[in-house]
Amino acid sequence: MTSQEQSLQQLQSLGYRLTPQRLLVLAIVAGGDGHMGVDEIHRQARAAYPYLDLATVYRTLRLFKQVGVVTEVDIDNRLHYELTAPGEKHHHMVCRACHRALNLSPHYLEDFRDTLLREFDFEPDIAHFTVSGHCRGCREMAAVNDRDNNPMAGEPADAAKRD
Amino acid sequence: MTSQEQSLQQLQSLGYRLTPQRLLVLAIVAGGDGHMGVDEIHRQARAAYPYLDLATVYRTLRLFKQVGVVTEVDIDNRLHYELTAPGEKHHHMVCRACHRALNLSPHYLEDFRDTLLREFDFEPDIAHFTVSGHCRGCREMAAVNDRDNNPMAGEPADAAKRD
DNA sequence: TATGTTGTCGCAAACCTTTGCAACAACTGG
DNA sequence: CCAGTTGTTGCAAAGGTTTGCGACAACATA
Repeated sequence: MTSQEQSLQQLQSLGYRLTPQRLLVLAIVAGGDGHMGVDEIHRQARAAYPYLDLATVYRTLRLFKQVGVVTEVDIDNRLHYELTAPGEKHHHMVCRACHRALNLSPHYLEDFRDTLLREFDFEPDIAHFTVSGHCRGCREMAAVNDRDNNPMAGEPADAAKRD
Repeated sequence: MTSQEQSLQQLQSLGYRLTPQRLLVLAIVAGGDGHMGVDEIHRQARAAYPYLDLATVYRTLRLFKQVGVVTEVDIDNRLHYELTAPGEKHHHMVCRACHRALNLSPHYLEDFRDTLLREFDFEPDIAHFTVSGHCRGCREMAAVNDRDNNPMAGEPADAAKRD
């Protein structure tokens, strides 16, 4: 049985129901290449089942995330989802300038997690973890074009921008 | 000169302007005890200057965050802000169950930051860093009452909930 | 102080996401 | 296979946050 079928069976064993909507959303996320925006998932879903509501897509993805079927990535303040690949899980580094998401092996977070747990009894929600920052390329390009860190509509023209 | 005055001067030196609205928002955040919700900041601000728009509060806080005057904390999907205390900076651990925010010394993140920088040329946005998870108390109470991880309106009644 | 430049404000509307609710449908037990 | 239970859906509306835009105001310069 495939990992998707396992996921569905797990859903059911938790008391959730298998509905056409959920099957559809799962199939689309599984078919997509990497993290997909909610709107794109919705668009593709509606092609197969026009009545499917956006709210249902959100609810479904949130459920899938909760049971571990998908991984949520916040890219530029929009939610994106990808199938959680069992055995090759990874977290994400999202560049605030170019909005690209890089994968990050869980290995890099284990120490951090252990420390928080040991020192504070705090269990970080590592499973859906995203670090935002600036990737190599955008750091080289320096502060130019970093639209996302500019809170104002118009911005000071001559001032050196930091960040 | 106080650290707030320094902040304001820095704003100005970056080409941003000192407006009554900004002074007001800064004073309120400085006067509050710890992280304040945007609505509360807005409410207090309007007491002094009734015309101040919510959008201006958002814009102002975003600007303050950008120049490092305030620290942003996402608590239960709402933005909160606190004055960035120079010399005693800290990050936050936010419990997804009780929504309390615990402070976290930057020390715990330095290694992580250095690793990402060295291995991936990725500069994480550590300055405004928040880890979500479950605090000691809520972990002891186990899965009961964890309203925030329940994506559905009605939920399976008898099933064991994970997370 | 008068004038120009351009950053900022208030307003309204848009945006993404969540939620209340009544109708509906998936599962259970008979 | 039927009926009951209750999880789920679609819809509409709300919620928090961002943005477009014209009017306005802060700063610089003379």
